[in-house]
Amino acid sequence: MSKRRSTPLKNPEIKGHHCTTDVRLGKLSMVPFFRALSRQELQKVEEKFSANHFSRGDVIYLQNERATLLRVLVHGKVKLIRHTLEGKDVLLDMLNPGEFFGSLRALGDEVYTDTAITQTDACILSIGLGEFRSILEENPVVALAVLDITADRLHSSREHIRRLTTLSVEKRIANILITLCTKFGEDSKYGMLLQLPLSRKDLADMAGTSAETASRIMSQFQQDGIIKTGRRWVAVSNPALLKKMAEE
Amino acid sequence: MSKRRSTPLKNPEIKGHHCTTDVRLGKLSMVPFFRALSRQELQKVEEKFSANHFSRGDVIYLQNERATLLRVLVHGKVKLIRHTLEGKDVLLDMLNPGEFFGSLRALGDEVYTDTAITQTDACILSIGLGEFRSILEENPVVALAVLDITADRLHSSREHIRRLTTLSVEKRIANILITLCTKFGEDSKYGMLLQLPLSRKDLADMAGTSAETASRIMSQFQQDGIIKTGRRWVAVSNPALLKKMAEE
DNA sequence: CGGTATTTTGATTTAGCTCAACAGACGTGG
DNA sequence: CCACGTCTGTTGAGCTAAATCAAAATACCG
Repeated sequence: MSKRRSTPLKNPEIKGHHCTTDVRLGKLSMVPFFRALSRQELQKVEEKFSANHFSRGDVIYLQNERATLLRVLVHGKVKLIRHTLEGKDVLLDMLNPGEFFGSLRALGDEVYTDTAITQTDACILSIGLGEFRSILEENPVVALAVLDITADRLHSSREHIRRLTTLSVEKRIANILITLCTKFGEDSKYGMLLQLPLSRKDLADMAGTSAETASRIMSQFQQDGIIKTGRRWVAVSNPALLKKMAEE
Repeated sequence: MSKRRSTPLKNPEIKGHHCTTDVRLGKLSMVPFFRALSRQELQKVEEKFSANHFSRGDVIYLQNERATLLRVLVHGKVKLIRHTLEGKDVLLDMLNPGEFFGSLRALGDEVYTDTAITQTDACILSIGLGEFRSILEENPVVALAVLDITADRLHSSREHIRRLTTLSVEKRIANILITLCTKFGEDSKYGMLLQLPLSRKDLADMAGTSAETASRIMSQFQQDGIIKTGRRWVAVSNPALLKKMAEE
């Protein structure tokens, strides 16, 4: 019935793009918690970061690996997951450019508590934990900004716990779509398109359900005219209806 | 069979105790993130806090109330919960003396994202959010300590999410008991006694299950000789076996 | 065009919820 | 100190949401 076509997402490839180091470093000024820094201060900070390019699906670091770096996403999307022994992954967060991840502690005996994998090709800046800590010590405003972000993440995480323990899978998925929409939504002919490759498995790992159940619910949502979806992409065509589905 | 007796917990009442303001403020020096301050600095900080006493079961603040204060628990136990419309509460954290709670943001338009209720009688210090923020700005070391605590809480919260989505209720409860044991455990004739009044409902709200299911599992654990438990108290008599139960 | 990864759909099973009734523990007031 | 009322915990029975198992269908990739 529907015309066969490729994903409507922006091409996640940035081959050849390979932003120059200068460009990548320049991006630091866009990072929320460095906004408060003067041009001079920013300059000094920039020198301490180094830049790397990753292809889609690359593992940036692994859970339980010794934690040495703090990273800042400059381009692309990254997902944070936590594994279990039986291969039942849990997807903890999806990151946009400007967000930091990795570790914050600089004690030296820390390990990463999750695994970071690129969801698209990506450019990432990194800095040693000790150096980052020095920056925070010397710039209380930056430290407070990082604290605010961390506190926000804690609240989101706790809200997620609340939903996991009190809502049906259907409502959980509706809520997740709404959250993703505010973070990754972009106007398109299909409605608010989530600018992010998203498989049923990813969605299931976020909602704490099986890929099959996620698929069934997404099919239902599509039938109800709430969303348009294809292979690894989703668009919300009727946000109002979705909001109603998510209600408790 | 078993002799009828009262809870083996320390008397949670502190009537008459009502620690003097001096005593309560003195406790600030015990708070992890103020450790780094000099006596002088601590003096200035102390003046900005005010002390209050609460009885068991008192609500310290309510979810969605305008957030104005940051609190530090000095004496007693406090639980943080998040409500749902249908009265199905979620228990997010249990606090020991020395821990902070409330809000961190000082934007003025913030509300509390959870409800704080005393689990025993309690002494609590509080400080205006703006004032606390000033302290953090002036003492980067304190700010970093608060950041570390917040980051730790985020990690615990995410680990909890992992368990909720991958483990059976039985294993979740076993894990929760282990965690509570390291935080509230105290040697006693019953084994490691959790120094904290804890009902089946509390446990259920932590594990994301029903009070009935929590009860069934606790009964089983007791039969297996893993724990001793009574009305609103629990002791772990066989930690090794409990650890085995919690394994994934 | 063939191969692989992803998604869909159906059938069966089950962990845990809900409802319901009871029993034991606490504490309070006489 | 005892009797009573109220919380808290226990136990049983049936029900349901969602997991699991199993194929088939579809989309994308080179």
